[in-house]
Amino acid sequence: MGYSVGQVARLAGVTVRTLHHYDEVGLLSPGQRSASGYRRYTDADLERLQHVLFYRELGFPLEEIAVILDDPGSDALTHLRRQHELLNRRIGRLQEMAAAVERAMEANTMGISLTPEERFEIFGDFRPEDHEQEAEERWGGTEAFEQSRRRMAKMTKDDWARFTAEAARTTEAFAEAFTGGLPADSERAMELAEEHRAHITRWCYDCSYEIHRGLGDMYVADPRFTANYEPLTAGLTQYIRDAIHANADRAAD
Amino acid sequence: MGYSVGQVARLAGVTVRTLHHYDEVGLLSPGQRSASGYRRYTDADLERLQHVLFYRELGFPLEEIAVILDDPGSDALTHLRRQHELLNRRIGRLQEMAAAVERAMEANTMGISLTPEERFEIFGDFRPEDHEQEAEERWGGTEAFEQSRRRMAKMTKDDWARFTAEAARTTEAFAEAFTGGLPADSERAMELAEEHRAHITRWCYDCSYEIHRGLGDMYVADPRFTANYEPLTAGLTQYIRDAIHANADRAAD
DNA sequence: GTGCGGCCTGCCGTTACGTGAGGGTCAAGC
DNA sequence: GCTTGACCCTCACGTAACGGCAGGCCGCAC
Repeated sequence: MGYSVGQVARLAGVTVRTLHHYDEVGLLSPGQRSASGYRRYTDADLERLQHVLFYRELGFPLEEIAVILDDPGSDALTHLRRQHELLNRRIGRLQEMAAAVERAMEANTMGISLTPEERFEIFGDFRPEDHEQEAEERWGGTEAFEQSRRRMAKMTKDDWARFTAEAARTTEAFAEAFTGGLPADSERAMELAEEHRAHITRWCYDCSYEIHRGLGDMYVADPRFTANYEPLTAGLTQYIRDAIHANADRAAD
Repeated sequence: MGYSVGQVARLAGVTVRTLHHYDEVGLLSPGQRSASGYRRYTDADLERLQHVLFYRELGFPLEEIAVILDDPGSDALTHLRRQHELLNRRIGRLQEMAAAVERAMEANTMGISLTPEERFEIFGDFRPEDHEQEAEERWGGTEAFEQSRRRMAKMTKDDWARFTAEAARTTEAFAEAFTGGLPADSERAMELAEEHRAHITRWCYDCSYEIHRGLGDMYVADPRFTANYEPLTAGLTQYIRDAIHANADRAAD
């Protein structure tokens, strides 16, 4: 009964050493040992290994994988769903990179050399530094920027996580309203715009209605932002901009 | 002129230490040094860094990257083309993994546990050798599963997409009927149950009314399955189960 | 002229294993 | 009953690609 290290290694396409390592660090210990000390892996062990390899493939550190898998609140199906979503996100990222490479090829054949910023856009994770620098260029050391910089400097990693999560929720709500057919000057859309403004005020700087208008305009003008929203729902950026303006108009009365 | 380590690091989204390391191992040495020994990166260095980061992202070891980039036979355009192809291959692989996860999810919701081989098919090399034999050893008796397995083995990626899409549509229709107040033994609900049965027969195995009853019961009994439907609409699982039973009752007459 | 941020060079730490060394285990074959 | 070869065990050191800190120069702004 059960599988030996070698068998498991062949099945899963990993080395025996890897399995030994997972045993050492407590990530995957075989269900049993034979009388002579041989590792014996059960079917449940195989299932766990499958998940381990999956998360590993997606770049998770082993320690984190252990935490994820040992979470009593999530079963096999939860993991499969999470894995599916992670895969889709990853695919989207690679497709963006492919598009960026196509752009670079085009630029290259036309003899245009990219600006330093354009060069590394490809690896577009959300980098606060980038925004900071750009913000300074655009608003040249205004009061708002100073406030933003001071606050953001104090933020911990957890703060950033909460910040981005909150932003993502608002964006999704916008997308829902948009696909749901609510006009940009509807109550709901303006409510979301207000929420967005509050979000910025809370985390970054005092965002007046006028500044907010400027932000909205920037969203549609800056391809880096549109690249963020448009893949989800075409036209969403414009919709958000319009909602922001409608909300500002209302407040002006 | 030129960029300092810090500037390059911010631009490219890497740490200063990483640039130091690339300098140490000779992968990317700055074109110049200032009189005081400061690293000064040129535009050409930035271009090289871009390629380095690209290949790194795709999992190439640094040493290999150096070989690739120092190959005199390939210019920037060659690299871009190669990168594009690598990306596409990578995307294809992830899509296969996503399809495999979908398969695992379906197996899971149907209460089927995968064979060891199926478990790790996801990660690349598929070895068809003694596949048939083991499956028979483990599941030889159950006619329905054999049929299901044979059919699913033949399904393409697109088939899986259609399959899950179809399943999702039926579920949504159930949710609509439920929230619309239609009783579980209404014409509409039973019609949907019949559609569900046809769906399974078409894609998986001959689903008799009795088997269908069993499935319905399993849906409510298995928390992993309810976890799938309940968040959308509370009580939906029970509703589906009741509709399936009502439909089976009607057919028995 | 003295901070203060940025840069330098070591140098040790870490993750996820690779790669033997030295030595038991087990089914097969002579 | 004994060997043989494939497989298993536990140390234990090696490696890649950095992370992070110490101790010490720059450089310019106040």
